[in-house]
Amino acid sequence: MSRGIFGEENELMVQRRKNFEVIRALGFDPYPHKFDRTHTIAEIVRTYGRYAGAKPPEELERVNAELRQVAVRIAGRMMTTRLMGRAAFAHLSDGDQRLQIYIRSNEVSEREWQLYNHLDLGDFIGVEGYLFVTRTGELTIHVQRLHFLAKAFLPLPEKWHGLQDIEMRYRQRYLDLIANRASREVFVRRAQIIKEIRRFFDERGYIEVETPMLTPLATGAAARPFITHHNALDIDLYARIAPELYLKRLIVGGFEKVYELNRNFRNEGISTKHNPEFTMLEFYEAYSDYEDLMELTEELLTHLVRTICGSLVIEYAGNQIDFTRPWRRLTLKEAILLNWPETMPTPAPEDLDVPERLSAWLQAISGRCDPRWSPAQMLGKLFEHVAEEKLIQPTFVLGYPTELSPLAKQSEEDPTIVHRFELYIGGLEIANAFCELNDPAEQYRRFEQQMRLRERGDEEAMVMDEDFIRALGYGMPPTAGEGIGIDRLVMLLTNQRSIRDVILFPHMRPER
RNA sequence: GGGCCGUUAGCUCAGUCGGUAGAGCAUCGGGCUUUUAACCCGAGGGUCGCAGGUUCGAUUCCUGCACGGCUCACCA
Repeated sequence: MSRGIFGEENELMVQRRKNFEVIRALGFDPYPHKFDRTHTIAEIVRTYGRYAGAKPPEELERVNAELRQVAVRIAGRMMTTRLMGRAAFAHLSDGDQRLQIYIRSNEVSEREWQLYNHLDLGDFIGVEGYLFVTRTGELTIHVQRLHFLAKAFLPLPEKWHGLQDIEMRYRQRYLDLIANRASREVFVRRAQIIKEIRRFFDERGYIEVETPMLTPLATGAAARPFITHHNALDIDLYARIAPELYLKRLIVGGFEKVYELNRNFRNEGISTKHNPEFTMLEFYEAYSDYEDLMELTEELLTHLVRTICGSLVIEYAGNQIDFTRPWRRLTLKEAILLNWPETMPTPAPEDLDVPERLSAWLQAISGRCDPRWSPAQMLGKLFEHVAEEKLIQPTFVLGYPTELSPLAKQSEEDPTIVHRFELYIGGLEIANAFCELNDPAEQYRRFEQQMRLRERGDEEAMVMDEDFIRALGYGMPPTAGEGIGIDRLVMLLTNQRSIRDVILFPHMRPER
């Protein structure tokens, strides 16, 4: 072993470097600038894949007479090779699909044959030749010219088992993508989901906007922010925790339907459901209420599930989830009572209004109850511990306490609760929506109440945003708004248990 | 941050009731012009995560640390 630019070099790497020098000595440009292709490998598979399949000799002869006319020039990474003396088979990958090539020493130049013999798995090559189907029925390119395109100095993961090491899959996602097709498919599907979401809102007259990621105040959600510093202005800035208050300013400004699909940042724990930066869809619609958003959410998600998964029933974490509308609606209290632990007697509904009982249950169920928590906070915690993970089928949860919803409009009948819902699917919180509070005086009082919580030590309580109050002062029409956690939605639609499996480069502690 | 579990060849994994380790793929040499986890013959490759401790002897037992996974707490 010796030190090199890749760290410790083992014999495999030394051998690859030797091969590279041989290829260079053969006169091949070690790093050519471009390679013109007639097809991608995926295009060849799509166009000519129907010729594949084992056939009787005379039919094979006929098919190959036809295919021989198809001259192709393709490129890819060499994934496997089977050298048999003076001929060889290999598989090339364009990332999406694989295609076999067949090369014979007497049908290429000696220099090209030498090149082939000094290639390593992982190298990029280009080939020119014609199509044929082998005796075993595999569509293959019969190579006439071979080109060297780029070197893989480091050995690839094993061809059969792929890359299993979870840490390496996250840290070196490029290796995961090369070795594990399933991983690639998750991210292709993620891109489809995001594209469909944009199409869905664009078609309904929404406009997509971009609001600041670096903000002077971290508002719009209850979370701790990342702090940075702007040198020229000499001010601290916060990575946004939510775009909410900016989007409502745009409603004030006369954009009646807006959405933003982008990253939020929260300086909190990492788990299978949390990444410090995560993708959030937020959308706001003037003159609508949260009932309309429940309709819209059902429409959006059933459209996505049908388009992406091909069925309204999908499997997630061992459960069948049925998206057939309409979805169940429960109040927060109903959700708690319906999912009450079997080991404890179910309380009467009015018991959930008794603070002493709430704290006793919370202590018993979660093992922790902070005396500073208000009854509303305790109710929220109780829901999280008792009900959340059991809400497998799509469920709208309603009846949230006003105190837990400082930006939402109160119910006309009961000002202690707000017109808000959260959507739970597969035990995951997917969406949060409400009628937007547009009374500046009430909003001011809510901010004041949040600041009192903050003074009591609640670091996640919201801060006062005076410009937002001023914006509301110019008048905001009745509006409903919603946020949807895209990473979790992608988890659901790709059947992944960990948010890290749907984020290309999840955050990790640095290697040492 | 707490608890539990993991870290052995480039990769995927065995294994050692404490006596310094094996397989498959990959690599190297030889054979092979329709193979496909190609095949046949031969070979090399490891400070068993790091640092201490116990021991005649530690990859194995103990402690600490690092990184990761699950989980609890915080949160979406």
